[in-house]
Amino acid sequence: MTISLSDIAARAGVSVKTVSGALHGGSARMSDETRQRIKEIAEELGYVTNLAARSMRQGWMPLIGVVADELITSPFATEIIRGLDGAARASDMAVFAMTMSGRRDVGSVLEEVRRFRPRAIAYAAMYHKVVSLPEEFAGAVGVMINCREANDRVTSLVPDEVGAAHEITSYLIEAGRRNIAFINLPGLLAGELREAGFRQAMTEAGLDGTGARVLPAVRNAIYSDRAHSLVPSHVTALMSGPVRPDAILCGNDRVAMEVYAALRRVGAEIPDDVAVASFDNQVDIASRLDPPLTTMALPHRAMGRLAADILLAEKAVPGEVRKLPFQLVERSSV
Amino acid sequence: MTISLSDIAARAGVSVKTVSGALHGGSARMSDETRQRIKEIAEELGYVTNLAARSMRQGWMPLIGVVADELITSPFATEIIRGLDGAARASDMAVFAMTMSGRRDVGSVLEEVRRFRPRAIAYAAMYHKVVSLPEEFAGAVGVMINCREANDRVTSLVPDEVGAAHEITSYLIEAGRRNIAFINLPGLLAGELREAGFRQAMTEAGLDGTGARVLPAVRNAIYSDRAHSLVPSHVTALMSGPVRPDAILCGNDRVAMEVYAALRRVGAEIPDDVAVASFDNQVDIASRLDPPLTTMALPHRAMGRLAADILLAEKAVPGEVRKLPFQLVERSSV
DNA sequence: TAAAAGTGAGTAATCGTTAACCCAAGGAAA
DNA sequence: TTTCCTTGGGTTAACGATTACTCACTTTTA
Repeated sequence: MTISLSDIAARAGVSVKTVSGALHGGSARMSDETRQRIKEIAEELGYVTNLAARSMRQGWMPLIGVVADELITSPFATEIIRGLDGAARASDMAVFAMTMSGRRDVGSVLEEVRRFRPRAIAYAAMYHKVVSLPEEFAGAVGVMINCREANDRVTSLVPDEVGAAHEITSYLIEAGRRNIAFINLPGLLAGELREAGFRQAMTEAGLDGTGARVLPAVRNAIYSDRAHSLVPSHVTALMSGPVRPDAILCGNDRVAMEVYAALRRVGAEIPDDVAVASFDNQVDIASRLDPPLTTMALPHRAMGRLAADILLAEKAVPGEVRKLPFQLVERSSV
Repeated sequence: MTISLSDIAARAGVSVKTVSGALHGGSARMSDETRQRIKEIAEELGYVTNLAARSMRQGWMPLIGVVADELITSPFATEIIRGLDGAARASDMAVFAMTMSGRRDVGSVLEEVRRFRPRAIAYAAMYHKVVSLPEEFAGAVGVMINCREANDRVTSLVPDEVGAAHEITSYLIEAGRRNIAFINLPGLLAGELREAGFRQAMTEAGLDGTGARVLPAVRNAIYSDRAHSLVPSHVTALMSGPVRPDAILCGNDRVAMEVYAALRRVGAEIPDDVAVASFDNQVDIASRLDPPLTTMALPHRAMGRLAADILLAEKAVPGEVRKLPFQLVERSSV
């Protein structure tokens, strides 16, 4: 039922290869008139290229396969995909994502993706982590996005957590804040690195006394529900303690959201009494808080874009780890 | 470089067709021993089926193509995809999504998807709306998700906005609330329908006096930034007016977030003074507000699942419009 | 004891596209 | 005039998996 090149060839009275050359081969030798006539017939018949057939010769489909490690719920995930998609489209490629929902292992998802013969494959994590890829699959994956391969067998793109924490902390310090508390997310790689950046910036500014405190937002590394949140009690304790903070840095925007509520409860004004800053830039939240939240935006889009560039240029260097900078989004909470 | 059936055939000393039958054709006649031996060799060689090659005979790739009308930013979009994916996977199909980012028209995106020869195509909208599909493409699309086709040429799956508004309003009334204000999103189909459901429930309860008010959250149909929000002033006016509401129904969770802040500003307690309820169940926001927000969850997952079922069973009825129920998520804001 | 039925597997055609090769006609250079 | 190159286009063979058809051999049935 679908139209093929031979249908067009029959109608135009030429061979199939001439049609193929006219429609796809930019440099195929033929008269402009022939080419034009063929194009018109193709249009008229509603011809749509069959990429599966083309891929038989080419050896691959014009696809970038993406294996996503978890259920894609956050808007971050879609930012990665958008970055990939934008760069891929420039090379007439499409992005084909598959998540390892449930108990499925990397191997089976990878095979599922490979059945479609994508040109290249990326592995994307939903939050910054270290991933151990089984030996036999390390070769199939070209780039790790938002994660590092445990044995450095694959090129990895990760956010520069240390740098971001350093930058936002310095920003608070430059704004005149001295007693900065950091309510961090415990048990996460991002949290550890951000703590390092925070401490480094505080030390450099000579502020590593009692004013610099790092507190966990939750007890047990899982930040699922506000039921287990330690944020309200931390804020209450901080504000009634001997050294009241003049700034609170938050592990992410959702923590910041709770900090806002807790500060309001104790009657503190943002940013006059306490400045609040955070990480992520989850736009729905950050721009809609009152006052709007100053936060470090994760470079998800940039990671996606760079991943596509690397994959399509085939210039991946196994083991290389590239750290991409966050972007400071200044609103009015500082 | 990649392994094909003939490589396995050569190694096993049988024909290609025998290998094909052993690996894929469940009912092909051959001895169990031969079948087992072939499977082992395939495993050993790391054989991965080439779906493009198979599709040459089958006529289609095991894909459900999805044309998404806008940039996929909301978590809602991924819920639709997850619904589709779950149902598709049961039939060994994958979901292939493509967004019409930027100025590209439906036709070109549709063609881009069709080049991959998907088994079926769905069109998904990011918010409930009416979409006019050009005549020549109406036949290519099997199901409209979260939108209606203007000329009813395609099966459409949409959320039951009227029913949801009726349900949440009745829920507030049953909770003893009488003066319910509705801060709605203007200029949206969802808003119009929800207003109808709201008014209907209020009328049925005999509460259509001055207590029932519908106010717009923003002036001009675009709800992008809190800068243009009318919510704070509405809440202030409501709370200082002659008929103070004992409940505020919000157009969505982000509006509710602003209502929370505004209520706190005027010293009103939730839910003691004013109950707050909303639509969407944007989990990050709704579960993390203080107190957690009672809201009507959109049936995105269900729409995705049903879409896949309809497409794969080929039981789409052009023009049929199916309304799917929201789900009431009870938290503690009522 | 044939003939029929069943079993296990091979042959070859096919899907739509591309690419390596071939060919004929006409013009330019020797 | 002969040779060579360019132009415009045709032939044919892949690519990998599936499937209708065939065939040889064995087992059952009349």
